[in-house]
Amino acid sequence: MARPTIADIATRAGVSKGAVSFALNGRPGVSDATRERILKIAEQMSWRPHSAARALGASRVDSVGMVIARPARTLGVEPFFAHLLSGVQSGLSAESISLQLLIVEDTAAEIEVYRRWTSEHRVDGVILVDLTVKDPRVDELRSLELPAVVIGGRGGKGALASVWADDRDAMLSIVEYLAALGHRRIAHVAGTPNFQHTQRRIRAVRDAAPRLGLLDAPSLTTDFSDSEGAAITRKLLSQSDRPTAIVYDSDVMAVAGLGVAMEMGVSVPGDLSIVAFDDSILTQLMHPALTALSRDTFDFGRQAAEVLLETIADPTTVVNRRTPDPVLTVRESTAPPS
Amino acid sequence: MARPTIADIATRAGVSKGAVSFALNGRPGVSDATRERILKIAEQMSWRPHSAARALGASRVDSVGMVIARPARTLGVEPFFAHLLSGVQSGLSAESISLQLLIVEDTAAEIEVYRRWTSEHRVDGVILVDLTVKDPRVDELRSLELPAVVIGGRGGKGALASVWADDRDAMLSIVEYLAALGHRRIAHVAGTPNFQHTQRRIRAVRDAAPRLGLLDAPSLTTDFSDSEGAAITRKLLSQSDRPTAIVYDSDVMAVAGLGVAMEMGVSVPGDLSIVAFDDSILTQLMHPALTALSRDTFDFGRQAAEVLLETIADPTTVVNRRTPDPVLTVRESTAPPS
DNA sequence: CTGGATTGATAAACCGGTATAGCTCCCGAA
DNA sequence: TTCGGGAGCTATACCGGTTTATCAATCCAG
Repeated sequence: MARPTIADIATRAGVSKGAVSFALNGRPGVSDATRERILKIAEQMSWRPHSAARALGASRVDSVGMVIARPARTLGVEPFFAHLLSGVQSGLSAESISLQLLIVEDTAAEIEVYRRWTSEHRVDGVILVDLTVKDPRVDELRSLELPAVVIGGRGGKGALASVWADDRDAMLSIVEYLAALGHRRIAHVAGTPNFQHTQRRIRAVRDAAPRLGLLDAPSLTTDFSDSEGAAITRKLLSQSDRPTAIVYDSDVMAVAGLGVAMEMGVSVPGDLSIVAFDDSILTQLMHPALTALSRDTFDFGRQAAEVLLETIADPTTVVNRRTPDPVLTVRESTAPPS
Repeated sequence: MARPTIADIATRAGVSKGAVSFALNGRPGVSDATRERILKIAEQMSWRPHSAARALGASRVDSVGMVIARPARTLGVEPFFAHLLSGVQSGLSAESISLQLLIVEDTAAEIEVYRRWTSEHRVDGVILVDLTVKDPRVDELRSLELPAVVIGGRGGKGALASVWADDRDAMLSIVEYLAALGHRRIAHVAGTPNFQHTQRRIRAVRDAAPRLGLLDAPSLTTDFSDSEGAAITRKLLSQSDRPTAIVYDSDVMAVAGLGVAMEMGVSVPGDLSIVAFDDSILTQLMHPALTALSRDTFDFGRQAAEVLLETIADPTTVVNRRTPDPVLTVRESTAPPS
C-alpha cells in the first residue's frame, strides 16, 4: 500500500481515526495498551504524517523561513552564512522542522517575501539577519504577527526576540590588544553604516580611543566589498602619518587590505598589523595568516533556531539570549609597531 | 477580515466555491465575465492561496528541495553554491515555487532526507549536486519516484534529468592554452576521485597529454580542502623535475597552492603558472590574480530549476540540457615558462 | 420543432489530518 | 441502589482548497 494514512491504521487497529490521532500525538484519550498497539502498527506500516494535512487542520506548518538580502556575489565567500545555516538546521532538525531559504536583492523584496509567506501560510516564523538601524522589517513582522528572531542585534524596544553577541566588548578586546602591543595609530575599516553591528563597533573604537591614548582612530565605512576595502586601505597607507594597525570588519576586506599592503611594499606585520573581525578559512589561507576574531557561528545559528521555536510556541514572551563572547585568535599579521 | 478564503470570495461574488476555483486557476467552467468579476474581487480582498490546503487536494506542494552533503566548513568559501542557489531561486520564483535547503554531513543522511520528504509530501522534486560515480542517490530517487534533476553530470542510463557543462572540453582548453605557452610539465591537482566531474577532468588531461607533447601530466586527487591542496603542491614543487604549471580543480586549492609557492620562493608566474578550474572573488583577491575558468553558475542554477519544473510537469520525458561551455579568464598567474 | 451537444454553473465529495461533542462503561460514594 | 463522574473511545465537523457528478439553459443541426 502506498503512503498509509491514519485511516488505514485505524481500520487495521480496529479503532477510530480520532483514537489513532490521539495515540500518535501522545495526548490523553486512549489507554496505554491501545496506544502501544496503534504505535506499533503505525511503525509497521511506516506511517509518516502528511505535512500539508497537518498544516491545514492545526495552523502550524512545521517550517521556518530565512531570507538573506544581499547580492549573491558577496554571499559566497562569506563562510558566515554557511555556518549559520548549518547551525540553524541542527537546531531545527531536533523537532524535524524544515527551513526555507531565500536569497533576494534588497529589503523591499525581503518584506514582500514575508507578506507572501504569511498569506500563504508557508512558515511558522522567520529568522532575521543584518539588522539595520531603523529596520523596517521589525515593524512589518510585528504587523504581520509573524514570530521572528533577530540574529546579531537586540530586537530593540522589546519588539522581537533575539540572539546576540557583544560586538562592543569584542571590538574593545581587539583595540586593547593592539594598544598593548604599542600601536597608537589604529584605523578601523568598517562595514555598511546602517547596520546596527557596524554602529556598535564604531562606537566602541571611538569610546576606547582616549582611554588607551590613541593618537588617531578613524572608522571608515564601506559596503563590505573587497574593492572598497582595498580602496580605503590604499588611501590610509598613502597618508604621511599612516596607521600602524588596521582593523577590518570582515575577513574579505582584511584579505583585500593585505593585498594592497603587499602591492605598496608595506610589510605585514612589520610596518602594519592587520586584524579581521571575523574568522574563516580565508584568513588562514593568507601569508601571513591573519589575526582574527573567532565567533562560534554554528552555535549562533543553533541558538537562534531554539529561540525561534520558543517564540513560536509562546509568542507573548520575548527572549533576548546573549551568546558567549567571541575570542581573538592571534596569528601572524599582528606585531608591535617598528 | 483576516485571510480571506475562496468561500469568502464566493459569497461576495454570489457564486459557488467551485466557480471561484475555476476562475482563479484559469481553467474552463466559467464565463469570461464571471471570471473577471471573481478575479477583481480576489484582488480587492488580496486573496492568496493557502499552500497547505492546495497541497492537500491536488498533490503538488509547490516546493522543491535541495540537499547539500558536505561539511559546512568547506561550504562557506565556495561561492559556487551561493551563485547556484540564487540561480535556482530565480528559476523557481517565476512560478512562485519555494525552495527547501538542507545541509547534511553525508550521503546516507541525504538519502534519509529524501525518504522523509517523500513520505511527508514536503517537496515536488529535488535538485542533486556532486554526482559520484556509482551514485546511490539515483536509484533511491527512482524507487521513491521523486522527480529530480542532476546538476553537473549526465544522469546516466537515461535515469534522471540533468543540466551539465562539458568539463572535458573546458579542461582541454586549459591544457591546450598552457601547452601553447610552452609548458611541457603540467600537473593537475584534482578533487575527490569518486565525483564524476573529477573523473572526466582527469581523463581529459590524460588524453590530451601525448597529443600536446607533454612530458608529464599527473593528476593527483584530493578531498577539495585547502590543506590537501597545499600539501600536494608542496610535494610537487619539491621534485627535481617540478612542473612549470599546475591546474587546480577548485579556486580554494589554487589559492592554497599559490601560498605554498610563495612560501617556497617559487615565483608566480615566473617559475610556475597557476590555473583554477573555477572562478570567484577569491582568485581576484590574490596577488598575482589567478587565471581561472569562469562558469555562469547562476545560469546553471536557473536552468536546473527550469528542467526540474519540466520534469515535475511531465515525469516521463527525461531532459538532458547542455549549458554553454565555460571560458578561460586569463589573469596574472600564467606566463610562458622561464 | 425537436433531440443532442455544449456552455456555465452548482452542490457535494474528497484530500489527511485535528478537535470536539457525545456515548458507553465502570467505579466509588452517598 | 442510585447517581455522578471520569476514562476510553467513536462519530463527525472542520481546515481551504480541487475535482467531479449533475443540472439548467442555450445553441445548432436535421
